[in-house]
Amino acid sequence: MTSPANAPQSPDVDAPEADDLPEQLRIRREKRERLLAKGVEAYPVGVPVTHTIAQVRGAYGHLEAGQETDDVAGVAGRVVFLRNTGKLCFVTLQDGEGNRLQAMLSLAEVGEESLAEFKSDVDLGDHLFVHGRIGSSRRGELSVFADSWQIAAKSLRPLPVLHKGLSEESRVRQRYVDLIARPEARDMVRLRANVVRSLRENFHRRGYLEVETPMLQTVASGAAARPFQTHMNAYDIELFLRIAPELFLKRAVVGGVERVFEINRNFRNEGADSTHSPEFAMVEAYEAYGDYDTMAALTQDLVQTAAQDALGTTLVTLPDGEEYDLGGEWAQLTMYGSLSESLGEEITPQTSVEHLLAIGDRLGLELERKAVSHGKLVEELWEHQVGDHLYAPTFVRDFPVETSPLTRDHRSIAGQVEKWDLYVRGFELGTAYSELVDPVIQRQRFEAQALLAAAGDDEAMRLDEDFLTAMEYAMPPAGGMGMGIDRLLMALTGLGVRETILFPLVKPQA
RNA sequence: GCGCCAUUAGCUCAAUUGGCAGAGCAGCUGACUCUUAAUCAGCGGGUUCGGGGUUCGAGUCCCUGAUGGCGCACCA
Repeated sequence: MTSPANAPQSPDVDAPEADDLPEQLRIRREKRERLLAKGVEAYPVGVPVTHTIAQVRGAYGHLEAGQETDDVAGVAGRVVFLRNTGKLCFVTLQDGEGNRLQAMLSLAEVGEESLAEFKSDVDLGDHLFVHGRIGSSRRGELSVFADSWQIAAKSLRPLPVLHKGLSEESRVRQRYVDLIARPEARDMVRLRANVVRSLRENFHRRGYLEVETPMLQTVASGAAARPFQTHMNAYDIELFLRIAPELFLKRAVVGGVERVFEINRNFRNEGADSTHSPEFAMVEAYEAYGDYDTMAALTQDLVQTAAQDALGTTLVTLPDGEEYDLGGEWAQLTMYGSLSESLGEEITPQTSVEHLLAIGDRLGLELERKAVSHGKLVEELWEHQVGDHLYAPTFVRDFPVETSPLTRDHRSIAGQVEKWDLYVRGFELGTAYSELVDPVIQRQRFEAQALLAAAGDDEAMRLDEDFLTAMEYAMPPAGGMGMGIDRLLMALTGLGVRETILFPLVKPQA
């Protein structure tokens, strides 16, 4: 037997046949063998569950201490606590949402042999089925008074300590264990699902259609980023994982899908840190006859409704106890205006590269010297002076033209484009444009990017000839927006990206 | 990519100046019919991240590699 080449790296040394296994793993494997030898299934095809743990809690939670019923239930869950007082055993079962229910196994009800087997065969972490009457213990704990029990699935590995956190690394490498052990991990899965559902439903209410555009592309364009590269055997061609869905969604708008959105992943072959993941989920949306103001109103509503739907409030409480509000009308400022104000001198699209470099030097910034442009310098200065400090949700409007090749020129200010970035808690949550739809100017913008690429900028946007052909059939005026799903979760919880992603990419250990 | 810090039992973590590698939980054996992180008695469990070096002696010091965290750089 060979294992698949892409099998995840095991967390420790553990070829199942090895006899130098850690004690606890060896013992659990022996218990499984013992069960099978007795003719007991360690992994039965099913167990006769009649109630979920939540159903029992809901229907019998009112019972007073010592009160018993004649109602009978079969429940199953993962064993998270075991207490043995001799002729009476207590076991706490946990379901996937973290709901818990106690079962009591007494000598009087299950008999000597069954109780002894329970003590020797059942471990923390096993899935266990118990059947019996429902009642409350003398101490008032809702319980199943078992008349029979059965292992539903034997765990071969011990659970981590449930009262302390897992190390940050274990959480990410073994999320399945994290989900068993940490309520916060379970909450994040549900929070994320609720946020995504809220976004979808909001778009559907507005008459948007959801589409899926290619992940594998012959040209990865639509953003300034380095792509992952791969190879397709059948056609013997190089392919790229997409860095943005933008150019395909615009093709859809050209074809008449006039309100369109996509929630899907992008892949960028760049650094990873607490705000960047190489694969990240994003929503992009385009609305014909809208502009960047339309998209600002849309985005504010998407975020505020998602917060209401998923958290029940727009008031976000961070892990450190700090609170901030996503509600109300969000602040707006302009990039040039706010930068000018912070520097105490007027910066305009006409400000020279040399002067911007001088300002950077004066501020002690290490600015990139090769392939510099007015636009890049303005954005860099702005991020340092303003962006990093924006905490409350803020739209930053009107960007330099060089760094925004897919955005139309500002309707009244020369050298600027109609684009905003949404900043929350110091990072960029989303962006939107009044879309550039003039195919001739679009081609010129791509050609300017090609010159940057030739000058050594390996993130310059690639020219997509088929996209330009589509644009030549005329795309209606439109607004477009994009927002990071992971980043939205970060804004709602104050956690890092890797905590918002169920199974983030982790480097193999060996 | 650069710098700093970390990596020790299944899990979470200690270990003084370089001097016999420890605790809690978990595990094993036993006791206990109302516990709830049960309790009590006893017992096991280690490639101290890998490789090299210094030293009579290395978890500890030096070099090197791996992984993680943080900062910087890069990155919408």
